[in-house]
Amino acid sequence: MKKNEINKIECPVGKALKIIGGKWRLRILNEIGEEKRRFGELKRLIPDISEKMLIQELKTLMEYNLVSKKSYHQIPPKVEYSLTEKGKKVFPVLEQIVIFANVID
Amino acid sequence: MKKNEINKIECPVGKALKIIGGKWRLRILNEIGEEKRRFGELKRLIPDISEKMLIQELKTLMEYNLVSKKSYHQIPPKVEYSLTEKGKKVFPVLEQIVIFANVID
DNA sequence: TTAACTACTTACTAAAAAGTAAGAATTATT
DNA sequence: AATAATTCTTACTTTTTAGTAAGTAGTTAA
Repeated sequence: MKKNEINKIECPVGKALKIIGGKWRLRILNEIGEEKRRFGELKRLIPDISEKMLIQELKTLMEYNLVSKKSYHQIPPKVEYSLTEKGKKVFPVLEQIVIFANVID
Repeated sequence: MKKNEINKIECPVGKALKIIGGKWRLRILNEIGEEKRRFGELKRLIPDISEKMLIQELKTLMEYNLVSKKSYHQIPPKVEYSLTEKGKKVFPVLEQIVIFANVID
């Protein structure tokens, strides 16, 4: 079996979940949305996340190139997170998830 | 704060993830799709899941009323799992996840 | 009488994910 | 000289999730 066939073993759902699965990633992507969000702002928007998880997940999302970061070299520091073009591709997923959430009860 | 406002605290994304989040649920729902699936069939379709997890997650999905089960009282036993009407409401989510999976790399 | 079939169950262990709490960095302000 | 501001980091613990491996049930076929 060739290396570039290995990707095809796994179903697309499994593949996507490796990237946007887990407790926090979709929520973070959702809160960033079309905006530029500061770290502290995201913390407020997702009150139940710990700082550790927020920064850890942001880091991972940046590795996947779904999120980008701009640091202003000020004291106290200021950073802005936003979605990359690739990151914006989750919008339709989020849209459907929100619809699903409203349809269940 | 009134009790029926409590639901509104959490964002819809978080709410949906409680139901369809985790490593296996969307994959199971995806493999059932429009079909009637036997336990052993699902096991084959999702080769990396353990029997324990498969049955545990099926049980949970049934509690959420996304999946229903029909047992034929035969020996050896035969059961069929299928999506309820409510369960079929995840299709648009799955659809977008599959699109997302194909767009990333 | 033994094995095979299918859908589970259970006890136990291991791994992954998440939480907590403290602290570092750096400059302005009091 | 102490405090506040903001974005992180680190060590440690707890909780949650998942995996393993063995076993159960009840017929049928070898």
